[in-house]
Amino acid sequence: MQEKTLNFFEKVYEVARLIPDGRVTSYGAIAKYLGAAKSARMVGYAMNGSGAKDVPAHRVVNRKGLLTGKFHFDGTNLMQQLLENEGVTVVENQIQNFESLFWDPAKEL
DNA sequence: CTCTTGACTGAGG
DNA sequence: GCCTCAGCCAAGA
Repeated sequence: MQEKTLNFFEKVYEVARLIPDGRVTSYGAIAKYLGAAKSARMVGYAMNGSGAKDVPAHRVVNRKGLLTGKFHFDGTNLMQQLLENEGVTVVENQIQNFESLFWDPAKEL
């Protein structure tokens, strides 16, 4: 198992793909699971390349359940549409019932 | 090498 | 609950 092969970014993509449908998580949760709780920003930064990956970045939001990165998809309500398509209710870029839909990799995995 | 810019978070007021 | 500040780390200029 090549540790170096899997960069921090790659690990972020891996965890993001493990997010179940209709569930969401936060950047900090992923970062913490990777052992870099202080690098939550890097998780979001890593998502910059998520467009070229099969990573469901729309399931990753900030700790408030707010769709901070919705503008990075295409600048429209695409991110919200994707979440609603999975059964997640989103209002004003904010996930409803966020605590119930929250999926913590450190606990679920 | 230095400075700026972030899809963030926690603490303090 | 909202606003502001500081810490965090990586990439680009």
